[in-house]
Amino acid sequence: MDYNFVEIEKKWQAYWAEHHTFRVQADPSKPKYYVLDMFPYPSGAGLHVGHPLGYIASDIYSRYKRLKGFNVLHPMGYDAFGLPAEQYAIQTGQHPAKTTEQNIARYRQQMDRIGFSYDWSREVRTCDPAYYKWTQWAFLEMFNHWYNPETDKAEPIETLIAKLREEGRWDGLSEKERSDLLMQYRIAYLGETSVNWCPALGTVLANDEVKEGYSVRGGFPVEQKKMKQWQLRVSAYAERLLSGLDSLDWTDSLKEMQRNWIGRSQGAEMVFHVFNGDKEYEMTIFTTRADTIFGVTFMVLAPESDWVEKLTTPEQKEAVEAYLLQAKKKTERERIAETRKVTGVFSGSYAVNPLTGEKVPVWISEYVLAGYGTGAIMAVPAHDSRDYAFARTFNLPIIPLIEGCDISESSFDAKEGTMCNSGFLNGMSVKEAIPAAIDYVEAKGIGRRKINYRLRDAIFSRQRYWGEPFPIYYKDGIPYPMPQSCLPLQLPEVDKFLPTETGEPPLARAKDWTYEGHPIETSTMPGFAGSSAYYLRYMDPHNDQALVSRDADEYWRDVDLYIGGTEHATGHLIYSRFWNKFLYDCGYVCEQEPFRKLINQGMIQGRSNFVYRIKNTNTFVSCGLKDQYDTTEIHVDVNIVHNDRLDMEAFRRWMPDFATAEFILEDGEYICGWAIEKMSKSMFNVVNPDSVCERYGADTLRMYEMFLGPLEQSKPWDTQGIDGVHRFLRRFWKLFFDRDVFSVTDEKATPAELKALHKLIGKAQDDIEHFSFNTTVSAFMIAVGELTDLKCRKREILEPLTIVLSPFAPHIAEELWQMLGHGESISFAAFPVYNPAFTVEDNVKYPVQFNGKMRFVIELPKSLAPSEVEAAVRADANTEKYLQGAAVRKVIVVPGKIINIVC
RNA sequence: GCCCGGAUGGCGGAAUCGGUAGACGCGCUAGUUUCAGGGACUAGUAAACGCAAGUUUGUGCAGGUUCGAGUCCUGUUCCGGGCACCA
Repeated sequence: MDYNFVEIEKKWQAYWAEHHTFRVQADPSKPKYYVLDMFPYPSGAGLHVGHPLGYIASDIYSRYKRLKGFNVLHPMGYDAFGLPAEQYAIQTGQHPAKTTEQNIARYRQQMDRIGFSYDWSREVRTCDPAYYKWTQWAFLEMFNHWYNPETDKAEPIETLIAKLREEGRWDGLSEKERSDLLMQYRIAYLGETSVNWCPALGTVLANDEVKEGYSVRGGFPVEQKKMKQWQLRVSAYAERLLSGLDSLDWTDSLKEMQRNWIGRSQGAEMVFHVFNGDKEYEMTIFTTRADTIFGVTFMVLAPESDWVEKLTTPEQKEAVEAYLLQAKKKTERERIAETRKVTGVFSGSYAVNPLTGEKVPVWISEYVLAGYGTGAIMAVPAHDSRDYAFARTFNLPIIPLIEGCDISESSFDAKEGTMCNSGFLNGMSVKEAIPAAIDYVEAKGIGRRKINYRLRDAIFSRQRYWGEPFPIYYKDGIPYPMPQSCLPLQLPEVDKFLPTETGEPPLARAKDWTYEGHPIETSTMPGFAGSSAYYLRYMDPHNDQALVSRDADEYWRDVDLYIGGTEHATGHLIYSRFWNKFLYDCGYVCEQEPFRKLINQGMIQGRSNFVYRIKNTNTFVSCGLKDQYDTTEIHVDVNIVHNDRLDMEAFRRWMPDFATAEFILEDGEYICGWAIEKMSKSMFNVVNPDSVCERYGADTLRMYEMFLGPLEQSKPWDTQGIDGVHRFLRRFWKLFFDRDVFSVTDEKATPAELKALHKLIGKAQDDIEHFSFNTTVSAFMIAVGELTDLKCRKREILEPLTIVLSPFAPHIAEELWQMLGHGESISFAAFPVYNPAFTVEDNVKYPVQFNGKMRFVIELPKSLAPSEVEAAVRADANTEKYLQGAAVRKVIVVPGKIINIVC
């Protein structure tokens, strides 16, 4: 009987669906385990073999945990709002809901074929009103809360009003003034800031959606623009987002990325008096190098800073305006490209160094950012490379502050050396001087310790159609939250998915987009809104009274294992943690951090194949002979190439141009060239999981993807090895058969058979716990090889073997499990208990060192008592050979398996 | 520029605590099979020398610690990733 994977897989996929095998309920009698995949955005292209890598790993772990007796929550859903569906809708006029629906159906079909153990009854879709009701709800909660720095948590806005009232800052204010005042505190707020504006997409974008001046989606140029937008006060959580990382079981590189993104920087704020003619102001700046204050020779303002207007003198007005204009016109891209170019203009005003009393000029330059610190800096050209470049360009003085530093070519940025030219700081090391300087300015009342973060608030509105509407309406220009009874506020129909003629977002086209006669917000929420709390929704997906019930939350608590790509390091994974911490502050969830352990699966790259066409002919020459001709390299569809050998008939059928192709062969075959490239349609190297399932079966696909290499590593999809894995499954299948007849005996297993089995159980258990799935597959291959050699067809061995294998190859395992006479699914069998007694080696290898030099290794029986070792060493043939007749005076057995021989 | 991570046969990759480097798979070589094959099976396969037993070299490069280093330390080169005027 052959291993008929097509039938087996169809049969068991149907069985699981019909019996709801993987449906899960909260069960306090069992320990819970929550395994989550980052849910996919269902794109039109469908899945390629790279996508399921993480899903397969999480599925193996889920199935393993079930065998270990855990109540496993393993859900899946779709991140269904987003730009591509909308772009497609604009092009074709098709409603994004429709294309999204189609894409989801295709994804589901592809996933089902791989045999995942998801509880599909818990599926969520972010574009489903029953789901986005809770996204909107969370937004309203954020609108109605503020961050209290004293308690260090979010609190209802009422506590703020009470506080303001107490301080006499509330009564007597107009409705508008009150709204504006509260806006400065709300967690979700409407605020004017410089934003990333993408004209091509017609929307603003968050920092993580922009890379090198281009939009991540679509690659369009992005510019800076001051706009009024909804924002989330993520920055309020900066410290907690940073310190929370310590408790997480994430990779160091991922934590490091988040730390960089949060960008904590410890320093001081200092007050400088600035003079524009006879007008005097106090200007606060931020610095991490308070010790260098004696070296300040000028000040610099960001072009967008409010100080620019106050400090521009009438004489300099024209020059400053010209500078601002040309700075404004630059796109973000140009700003980045010209990073090294120094530009700036003198404001005409002067500042006074609070320590030296010296007068220094105030300049304006692009290299100072409005959004960080106070948008103004003190410049110390001797010890900051950017200030140095600026001073050199505009001929400003440079005062060295560290003994013996060389500043003739560049600044001395290192925080080391002994201070000089610095008044009371002279003679101190830099490390002493920094706190000493801050202590001094604090004592003098001209500055204070301050921590700044790079992390900015998240821009939360998008001028697009396909997203969650804001439950906000405007009365007299003041934004008001809609009552909860209005949720979900459903996305309205529009005639076109484009902005209006007046440049308003698409929702402005909707008929009657009002609440009690007042206009409703026309922006929609960004992609990360729906993905920020989806892991909570899976716990209780059908609850229409709450995002998640207290009971469900207290049982499932948090995600124990989260698997997904590293591309979400500074986006989703920050927002989600923020969102969770906010809900935690409000008392809706019981864990501070949502994702306990996180694994980033590597990308699967494509392995492209090439054919070589002799120029101006339709003749193709095999790779090994191509250097003898003048050829053009052409990508060829990897699906008509097997082990780098071209299927020539399929090639002729592939494209009309090649129908008459001729070939120059090597040994009767056409060998293709190859290269590792990104998996993409244009390089014809996309491998679809369906075609692999068709050819080899889902179990082979699953095992092969794991066998390819460590989970976290990026690696190319290389079909060369897949035959080996398939061969292994067939060999495993054959273990159960004697000349085509299923024949498993109840005979007692021999020590050798038990050893092979338990070696596997121990290794597999250990490797799976460490997510080393590639070595687990190797262990399977070794075990099956050994059992084949032993001609073992015993139930005592084969039953546990099948259980251990079942997380990796569930279909074949189910089939054999049934043939072994079990009525129930193997999914909830008990993982066999590892007994190390069976695997003990008979002999131990001892490295032997003699007269101080290690020379050789001898093998002694494990059963040897320590007192017997000496005699055994003396008697060993190797010992005799190396001692060459010298007398052994003493043998010392060192713990840790070292034997010393003294002659 | 700054911060992470990595470098092991022809290839993907093993090596849990510093203890026989190269597991497992691919590929390749030879052979077996009433063998159409992209089938099944057996043996070999780090390199150099050798008929062989064997000997020597060997984990990017240069040093160091150790009886012993792919593994630890110092320096260096290359590759991958992240951040990038963040004061």
